[in-house]
Amino acid sequence: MRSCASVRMSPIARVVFALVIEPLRDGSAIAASSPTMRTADSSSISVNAGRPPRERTRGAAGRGRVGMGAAGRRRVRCRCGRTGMPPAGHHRPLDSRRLTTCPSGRSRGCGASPSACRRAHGSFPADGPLPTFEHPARAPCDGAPARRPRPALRPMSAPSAADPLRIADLPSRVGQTVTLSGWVSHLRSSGKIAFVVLRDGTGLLQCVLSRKEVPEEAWTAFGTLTLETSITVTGSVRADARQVGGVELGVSDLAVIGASPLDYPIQPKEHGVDFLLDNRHFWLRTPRQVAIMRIRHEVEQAIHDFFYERGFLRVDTPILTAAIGERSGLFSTEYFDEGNAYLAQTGQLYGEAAAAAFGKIYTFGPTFRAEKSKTRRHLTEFWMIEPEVAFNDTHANMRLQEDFVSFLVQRCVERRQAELKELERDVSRLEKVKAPFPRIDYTDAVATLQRKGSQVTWGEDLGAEDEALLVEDYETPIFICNYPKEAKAFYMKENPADPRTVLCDDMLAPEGYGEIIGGSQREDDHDKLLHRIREEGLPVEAYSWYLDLRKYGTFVHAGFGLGLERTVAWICGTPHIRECIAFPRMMHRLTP
RNA sequence: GGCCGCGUAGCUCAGCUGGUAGAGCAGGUGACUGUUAAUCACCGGGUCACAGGUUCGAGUCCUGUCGCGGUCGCCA
Repeated sequence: MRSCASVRMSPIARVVFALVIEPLRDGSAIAASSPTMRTADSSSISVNAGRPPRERTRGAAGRGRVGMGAAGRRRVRCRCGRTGMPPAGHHRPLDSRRLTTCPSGRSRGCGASPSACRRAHGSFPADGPLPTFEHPARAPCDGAPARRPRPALRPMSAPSAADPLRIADLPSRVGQTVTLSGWVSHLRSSGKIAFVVLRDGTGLLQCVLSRKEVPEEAWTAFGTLTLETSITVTGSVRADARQVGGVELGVSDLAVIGASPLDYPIQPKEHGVDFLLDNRHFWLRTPRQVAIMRIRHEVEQAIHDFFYERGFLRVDTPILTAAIGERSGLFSTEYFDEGNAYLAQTGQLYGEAAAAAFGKIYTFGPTFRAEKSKTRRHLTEFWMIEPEVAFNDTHANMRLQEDFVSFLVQRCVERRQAELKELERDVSRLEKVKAPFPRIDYTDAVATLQRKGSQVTWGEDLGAEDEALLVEDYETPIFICNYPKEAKAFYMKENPADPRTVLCDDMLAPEGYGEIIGGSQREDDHDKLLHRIREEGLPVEAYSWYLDLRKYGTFVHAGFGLGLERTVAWICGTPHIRECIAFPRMMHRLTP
């Protein structure tokens, strides 16, 4: 496989490269330690399912606590010095109601009704035997030296005067009497004993009321409870091995804060995705959604930590812009006497200006695309992270990308075991995501695809099917680099080794999640850039300031854009990125 | 925008070659002192998206409209 073409540099550029870029490379190693042991039981979720799995809302305390960090099993130390979770025994059989495989090979059935599925494939998932999974073998120890251990995490919700007690704090309070508030997530009653499962955003807590032991008012208050009533409970924390968190609350008093009518839309049962999105403001309260949002939060924090530790400056670029950027659809709005303003499709061009001011920068903000895209990989409003580095060439750019993505994934593996388990993510797939990632030249990719039977010809952009064909041979993300000029944006630098192509890369995530990064070295030659702008039929005036960056002290530079929701969807194993943002904006969805 | 599919109870869905509507869950009432989507018994619940057409008769067949989903393209 041919590697990506190298850049031809002037003598001055070579000096700059040696003085500035090489030292940067050394500093860009990942600081995170990486557990190499396998984790507790998990099962894969097919992203190729014809229909996304139905959300099941689970209110019972028997399910995993959310927001507790890696809880439960003791971490062990390997002889190589790394720490991790001990390997589990066998996975439990998959519950037929939760994940089944239709004979067509698609998860959760072929998407057809049971009778139609039986007609088409001979049987329906519930007919077949339940699959069981052996736990994968322990990863071999490579004898690598121990990394510097990461400092211990502060508890997620350390109690303080300003912060009321939360469910996540209770394991350390066994034997104490506590008062805390939350929402009713589930109710059960057996005449003289009653169970209320309380939810407060940090976890679930089973509260037990014995008729003999609680005041009459509290027992009466229990009778009025409905799903999502907000309540305050007082009781004694006691250890109970049957609860996942290890504790339950023996209630001595209970008071209603705010009632919730009986027609609360989300019930502890299956719902369709469309219904759930109509009720997104309530759907967010459910354990699976809480887990996804906590992982998104972890990824966002990891992004800031990664760049902060490497001396990048965060630059917030404008959301209202003149028409500038990429070719795809724009949302427009009136802008005083200036005509139309457009919602930003990228902060990159501003990022390039900032890179000349600060050296290493990144942007983190919402991005708007008005294309009528209706796929599980697209949103009309999504969040993008766009680093831009002065004096980085395309190779340094890709090294930054693979270090960055490895850091984000390993950070989640390290700190979000509980959430990944709630999502039933196959963590062993994520553990393999470590730099370096394979680099495949576009021209080689086309040859490989043609060998695999694709109809693609040199010069075309690769389709989603082609990308899937390329990714199937790898367990880490891969780079496809140096696409034909015509397939890519005007600002990408011409490849000196093959002027038909540009110095760029797409990073494709494994497991069919597709493109999560698009990056390139930028055209730094004023005349070539001007020529490309004219060639694309773009208004030269609008780009005058952008051209100025090449006129006054032009510089080798490169950057990329990472799609936050696509990255989170891949890490979480969700079939659709709409679950990975609190309030998704799609072609047919503007509310809630 | 192209192609494919869906629209039946509050929710998730059955309803086969046309014969006037079904289940589970949710809700109501009752039973039950350890439940984990608790269980059991009984009860209420429908303009089959909308408009035409074919037919003795349409949830079912045909046409159109509307809404939605999947996929492709665009891209992150």
